[in-house]
Amino acid sequence: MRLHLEFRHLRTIKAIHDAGGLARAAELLNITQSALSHQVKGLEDQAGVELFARRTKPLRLSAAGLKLLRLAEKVLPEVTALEEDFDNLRSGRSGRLHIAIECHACFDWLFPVLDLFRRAWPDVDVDIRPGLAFGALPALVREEVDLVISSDPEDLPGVDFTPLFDYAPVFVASSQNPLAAKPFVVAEDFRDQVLITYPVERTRLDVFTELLTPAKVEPRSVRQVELTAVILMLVAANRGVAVLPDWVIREVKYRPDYVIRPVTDQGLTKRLYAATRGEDTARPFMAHFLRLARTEPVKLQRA
Amino acid sequence: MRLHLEFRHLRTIKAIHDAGGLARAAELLNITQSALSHQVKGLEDQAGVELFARRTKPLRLSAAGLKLLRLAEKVLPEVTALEEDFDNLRSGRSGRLHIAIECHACFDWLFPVLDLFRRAWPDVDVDIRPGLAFGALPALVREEVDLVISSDPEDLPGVDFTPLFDYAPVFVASSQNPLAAKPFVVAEDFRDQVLITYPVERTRLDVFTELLTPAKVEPRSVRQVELTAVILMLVAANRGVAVLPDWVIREVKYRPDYVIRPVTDQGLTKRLYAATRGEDTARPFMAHFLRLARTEPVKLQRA
DNA sequence: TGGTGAATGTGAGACAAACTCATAATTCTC
DNA sequence: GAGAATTATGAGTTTGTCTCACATTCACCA
Repeated sequence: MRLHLEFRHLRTIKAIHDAGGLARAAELLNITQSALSHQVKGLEDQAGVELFARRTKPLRLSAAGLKLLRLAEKVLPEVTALEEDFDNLRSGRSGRLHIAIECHACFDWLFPVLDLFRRAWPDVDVDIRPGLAFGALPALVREEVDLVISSDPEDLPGVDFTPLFDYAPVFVASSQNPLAAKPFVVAEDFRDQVLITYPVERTRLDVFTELLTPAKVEPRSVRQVELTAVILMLVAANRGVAVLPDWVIREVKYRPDYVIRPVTDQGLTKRLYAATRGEDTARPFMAHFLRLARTEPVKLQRA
Repeated sequence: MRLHLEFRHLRTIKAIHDAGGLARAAELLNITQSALSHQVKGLEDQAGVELFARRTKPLRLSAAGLKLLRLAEKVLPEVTALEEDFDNLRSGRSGRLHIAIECHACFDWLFPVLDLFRRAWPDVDVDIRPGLAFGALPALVREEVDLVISSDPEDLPGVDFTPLFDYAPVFVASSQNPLAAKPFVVAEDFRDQVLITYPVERTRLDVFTELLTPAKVEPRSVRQVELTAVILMLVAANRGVAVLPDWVIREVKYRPDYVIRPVTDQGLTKRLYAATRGEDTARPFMAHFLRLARTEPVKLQRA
């Protein structure tokens, strides 16, 4: 016969041990002493080992019973912890905020925002999930992530796109670069340049989607670099030019090695969105995060 | 509503995750898909949080569900381990052998015996429990220990006393001591002596129970020393005399500093017993231990 | 976009497990 | 050894879980 252990049994074992007897344990558990007796008997039948010292009158655990007790004392607190966890979830104190970012440069403003957020919601499980930047929205629907930063809102049922803030992709070059003389740059200007970008596909780079691809212009070469700081270093050394969101540039805006120019005479403007599942959008911690992500990057940019 | 979690639910969660869907999970668990659906519904009602991503068709775990899964993957193996443990208990491979010793000097032969035993029964939980030497037999009945070494068999229901071996409490003194001249010692001889004993009550010391108390003789003084080696050292230095079981003396029997004399002209003979609960006595590992404890000390003594 | 098949949800009834009540059988204590 | 306390047992009721049959929903593909 197979042991069919249940939490009830663990609670029983613990109660009998704590109460030091079956009758008292029954009170603890709010059931009759008879029920406990039956239960204990059934459990022993299934376990096939004596769980109690039956010789003594106030029922005591045997060696095997003590093993069960040890299991109970390890496992039951974990269940209680989980219940509290669920309570927090229900009350909105806790939750999961796993973020997928499609825009590679978003780390720059996202970290400060998350810092603020975690201070306000210490029980929310915050994480940034790189690597699924490609299928981020399906992952959102499948509940693998809870928020996607994107600049391309789609009309997906059950998914809300909340506008965060506008930004301008701007041209950055060394002050030594000939293009530094121009008031703004256009697609043709890139034909002779080494373009430095993040190592992601072109469809996710503003400089291609908004400028080069429509104009069918190919830069002299494209060099992929992971870190913003390194890109700027290379640009300063006039090893290439880049187009970066304006918020990235704020720290270096007044350094003489760089020049910053609008892209096209109008300049480009793009809007970032946060995609969330409809049922999550209004949850307190999510609303708070959205508010922070709408306001804080703007403040940072002005600082 | 209170969360009424059961192992069944943990198994369900794990199966749904492993099988990647409710229907397949039902097969794993050998119940109908309908039953699983009901079960999952009930669980979610009680938990008060969404455990599954219901938007997608092959049912998937939500963030909260993943927490349950983590609990399941932590807890279920422990239950399996316990079941194996019980299997071993049933089959007699494992068990508990916690030994209480009433005779303080028994360590000397017990350790070698336990060494042999543990090699034969690696899964048996062996321990020596000092400190409850006083109420050892009640502790045996209460299943706090499983074997008691004693030289005083009592007629307790449910408790077997298995004879182990006979020993002789012998008198040990420095060869400088005047008593070394006598062929044997009697109670009166102790009146002028410093008696060195183990630090236990007199009712558990052969020299008192068998000799001094009946004769109403009080030694000049009694000094209590923990370790056999120290007792012998003090005896060798003629700081006192002692009465020890003969097996203790074997290592020093032929050293010229000591003399060993019988107690009374007849010599004393005592018998050691192992007390076990009746239902344990015949269990294979217990029988093996009893056999070892009957034969090995004798071999040691002769060595 | 509408149809088709796969997957999940629902309701009623069957069944088993667990509980209660009443009472018997122990064992403890004095 | 009597009385009190504790545990065991049996019958009957309740509760919960499962199955069966079918409704519903969703995903996928033409």
